[in-house]
Amino acid sequence: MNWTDERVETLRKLWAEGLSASQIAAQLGGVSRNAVIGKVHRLKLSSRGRSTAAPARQKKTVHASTGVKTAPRATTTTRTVTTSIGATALQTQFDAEPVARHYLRPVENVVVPISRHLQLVELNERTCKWPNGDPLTEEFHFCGNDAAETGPYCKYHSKIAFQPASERRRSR
DNA sequence: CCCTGATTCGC
DNA sequence: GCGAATCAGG
Repeated sequence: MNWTDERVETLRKLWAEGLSASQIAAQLGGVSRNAVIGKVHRLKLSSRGRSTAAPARQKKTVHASTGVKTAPRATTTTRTVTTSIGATALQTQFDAEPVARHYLRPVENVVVPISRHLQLVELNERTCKWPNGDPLTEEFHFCGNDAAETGPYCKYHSKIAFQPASERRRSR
């Protein structure tokens, strides 16, 4: 994946909104959080409010791998996802499902985040099965937009749901 | 352990 | 310029 103008634009926006590098990487797809951070630095838009401030670091001469490779993990856990709404940062726990991210701020360079408010029984082979709302409440519904050739989700939600294996966190 | 951003440096 | 490896911290 290369940094197209649009991707950089999205990066800038999401970073400005306070999303973490890993979350931005997930949204963009095809890049690691390191790539995002590296890009952020190159764009000189590092600081963003306060997080892990900069206690002027200077150390090391990297490279000294005598360490033993850690075995791949096989744990299914819950992930903490932070979403910023205006100035309020919300923290929500998600199960590590293939679909675990629902951002209230849609990616602007993708189409229609307008759902058709379908109930579960109204779904068929061509409707986007992206869930909206809390399954325990009445507001819960599915996106329902056409998903004929884009899999279980519409084009918009597919972009969010399906990430390249490269970025996919070792969640299982 | 999980995560975060920051930095370095080989490519 | 890019991003993996690494560091430092929560």
